[in-house]
Order: sequence, then structure tokens, then C-alpha cells
Amino acid sequence: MQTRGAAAPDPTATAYTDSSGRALEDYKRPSVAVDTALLTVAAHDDHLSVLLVRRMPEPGAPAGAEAWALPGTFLHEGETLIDAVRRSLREKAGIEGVNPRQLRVFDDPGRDSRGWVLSVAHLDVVPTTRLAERDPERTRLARLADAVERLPFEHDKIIAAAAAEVRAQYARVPDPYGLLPEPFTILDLRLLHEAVAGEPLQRDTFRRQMISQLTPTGEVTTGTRGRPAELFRRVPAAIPWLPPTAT
Amino acid sequence: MQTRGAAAPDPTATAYTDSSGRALEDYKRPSVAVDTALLTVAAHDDHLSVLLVRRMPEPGAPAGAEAWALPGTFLHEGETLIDAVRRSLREKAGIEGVNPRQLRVFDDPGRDSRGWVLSVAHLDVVPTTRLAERDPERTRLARLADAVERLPFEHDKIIAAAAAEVRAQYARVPDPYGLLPEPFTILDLRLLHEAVAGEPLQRDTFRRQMISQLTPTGEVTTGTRGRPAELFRRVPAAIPWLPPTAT
DNA sequence: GAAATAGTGTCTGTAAGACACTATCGG
DNA sequence: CCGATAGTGTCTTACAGACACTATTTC
Repeated sequence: MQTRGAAAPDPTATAYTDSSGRALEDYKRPSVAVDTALLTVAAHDDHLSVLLVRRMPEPGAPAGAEAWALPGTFLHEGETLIDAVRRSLREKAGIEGVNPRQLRVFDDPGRDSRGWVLSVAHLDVVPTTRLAERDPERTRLARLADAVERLPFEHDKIIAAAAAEVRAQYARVPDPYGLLPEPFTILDLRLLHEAVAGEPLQRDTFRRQMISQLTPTGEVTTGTRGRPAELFRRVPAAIPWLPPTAT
Repeated sequence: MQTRGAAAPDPTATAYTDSSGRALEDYKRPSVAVDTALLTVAAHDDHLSVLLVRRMPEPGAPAGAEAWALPGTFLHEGETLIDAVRRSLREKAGIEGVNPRQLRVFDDPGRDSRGWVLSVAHLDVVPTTRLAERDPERTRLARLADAVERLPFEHDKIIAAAAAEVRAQYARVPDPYGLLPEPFTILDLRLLHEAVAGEPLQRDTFRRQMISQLTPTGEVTTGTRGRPAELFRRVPAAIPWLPPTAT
């Protein structure tokens, strides 16, 4: 409960009033949070994983019970959503240099026992190498299937929405988020895409789909069994989604 | 400016505190607004239109200058976003029974001169008949091209995002929002889709694409010039986007 | 040479673009 | 019959799925 109700208009507020003649400050405002699903594919793993951070256990929870959640924070005064996202990742996981984008707002009134909290869900996909610098005490990588073990605040829904989005993007474009270190073989690329999709892909069709969107290096692998594989790079301008910090 | 700063923790607040030991109420919170792009295609018009509502003129604006904007409102205490959207459409335009869905959050700090306001943009597409009951004094239908005449609050961006979304949906599914009264001919359907797309579509290819997704009635038109046209209905479960009031 | 992996040829089915043909109405 | 509109046949191109073949390496 709040101590402030619908009091008389605040004389220090700006002069604008709405159709009821009440100023902005006369309405109770929600807390706004951001939560981020930071996805990756661990090296030589064939599943999507998501970054979780340790959170304060619920009061009354059995001692030793672990509580995990997506990294998130409350929006501070004057801060943009993306800045809040970056701050939460920096402070709660020690991660910098990511560029998440909005998924959608979760506004279920009962989603947060602490009060009236809207959460703007965000998504980014980053190479595991960038997650290596994270704080190992407070963070953890969980496969998607394992992560949906009763996360708080509808975080399971956020993860599901994030995975669906990422799968749709990987369906037609080679590694749009740059998970693979360059140069890479078509096999590397296919194993990554299969990990994202969660199902095997056609070898020959996949090659023909992707090769037109890659630039050959002319190099080949050496020291492997069988015929050496050609090495490729992504073409520079292959990330149409991810506008330059969309408003 | 606000009269409340980072005061001492409110003793009536819930016991939860964040990692800095501060309760929810210690942070300034943004105002949260919803704005809705309600699109339609007027009968026998070949363009998308958007519903605008009259707004208070800016102080200092020349007398007689008209100011229009998308219908919107501030989120009230305990209210969900979709409820706020429905309330704003009811109160500001006299429209009921729509089911908008989220587009995204606009959080540009300078977007609203009244203060710190986030806006959650929404979208719906409704038949013009449903807009006929609206308040004619305070509302107006504007073609998209005409509507982008300096709307406040980035409303032009909301409209652009809404149009892109709707065009993508109409590209593969016959009238997903049910604008056409049933039954209808393939010609009716194509003219509607051309209005949405803003460009002419192939007559034969369009028919073959859509006919597999329609149920024939067996009836035909009468009294028209040329060969009578078959009449169709939409198949019942043809609206996969628009989950039953998504959270 | 055998095993293994990379890369390609090719057949089939589906579907869009394009064009022209047939079908059925009002007058 | 003529004009007009609805509906269909069909040719071309492109591409996914499927399968098998060739190519080039290690052991």
C-alpha cells in the first residue's frame, strides 16, 4: 500500500493537466523493471542456454534453497530502458558491451509480490566468450529446458518468447548474432543452427541456403579427417534487426 | 521537478529491499502511458487510415490551431495495460470491443514535455463500422500519409510500426482482422489487401494463395456485370496472432 | 585402399510470376 | 453477339527435400 492517495494537485508540478484536470503527479505510478534473457550456445553444446543470476531467497524459504532469475533491475529516474538493461547486466553479472532489444511488456498484476511492477523484457544473444568474464559466484548458465524450473516473475514466459524470436531469426540468416568466431566452416555453422533450432537440419539444403549469404575466404581447414572444409566469414551488413539503438 | 526525492524508506512499504537495501518506494517511478494505433480501411477507400483524437492545444499555440494525436491515457493504479487501452478508447473516442496488442515501448526521455513518461504502443485493426459509433466531435479518421503531419510524442513512429506489422500479417493470410463483412468475393478481398499493402497485387496469384485458406459458401454474386463471382467466408481459426488476451 | 568428411548433380514437388485462355453473366 | 468480369491452364523460374554421386583428405 502507498502512503499517497489522490491528494490535492501538487503546486510544484508542471502546468499540464489531463482531461480530468489532474496533473501527472496525482496518479500513482507503477515501478518499471527491465529483465533480460541473455542467450548463448556453449562451445560444443547443442542447446541454447540462458544467463541466470542468483537472487535473494524468499523470506521463509528453506535455508540452502537456491533462487535464480533473469538479470533485471528497476528503471531509475531519467534512465532509458536500454541503459537500465546495461546497468543490470553490469552490476548483477559483470557483463558489458551487449545490445539487447525489447521483446514486450509483462504487466500481470500478480507477477511481483513486492508491488505493482511492470517489466519490459529484453533479449540479446552473445558468444559464450563474452560471458566468460561474468561473476561466477552470482551467475549461472542454464539450458533452456533446465531453466524453466519455476523462475519467478513470469521469467519462463520471457525465455520462451526470446527463444522463439531467436529461432525465427536463425532460420534464414547465417548466425545473425555472430556467435561463431570467424572464419568458420559450413559444418560449424550448421551445428550452431541446429543447437538454436533444437532439431537437425538438412546438410545439403542448409549449405545451399547459407552459402549465398557468406563470403568465402579461400582458406580451408587442415589436420581434420576427411576432405578439408572451406572457411567462410559473415558478410558485413547481415544484421537488419538490431537497429542502431532503437528508441 | 518532483517534490519527492530519495527520502528515508517508507515504513509502510513491504519488507523487500533490493541489493542496495532500498525499498521499491524509494525510487522515483515514471508515468506509464498507453497509445493505440487503431487502423482501418474505409469503405471503397484504397488506403489505410488511423483514428486520431483531438487533444488540448499546446499553451501558446495560435488560436484555432488543431491538435490531434493517437488515443492514449495514463495507466491507473492496479490497471493492466490492455484495460488502460480499452478505457482510453472508450473515454476519448467512444469505442468499445476492440482487442489491441502491444507493439513496443517508447522511452525517449524528451518525447513528452510534461515529464518522464514511457508509452506502451498498441495496435488493432477494426472494421470502419465499429468506428461509426465514435464521437465525431473529438475524433477523426486520417489516411496514414496525411496523419504523419507532426503528431506529438513520436506518434508517427507508432503509426509506422503499426502499418509495417499489419502489412506483414496481410501478406499471407486473408483479412486476418476481419475487416470484410462475410460473405465476400475474391475481388473484395484483393481490393482490401491492396489497400493495406499500398500497391497492386497479382490477380491470379492472389486468388490461388488465398483460396486455399477460405471456405466456399456455394453462393455467387448476382446482378453484377460479367460472370458472377463465388462468395467465401474466412475459415474460423485463422487468427494465430492475437492470443486470447496475451499477458 | 578404407573410412570419413566436404561438396555437387539431379530428380521431384511446390509455388510464384506472367500470360493467355475459357466460362458466364448483363445488355 | 459484345463487353465485362471470374476463373483456370500452363509455361517458366526458383527453391526445398531427398538421394546419391564425386572429391579430397587421414589413417
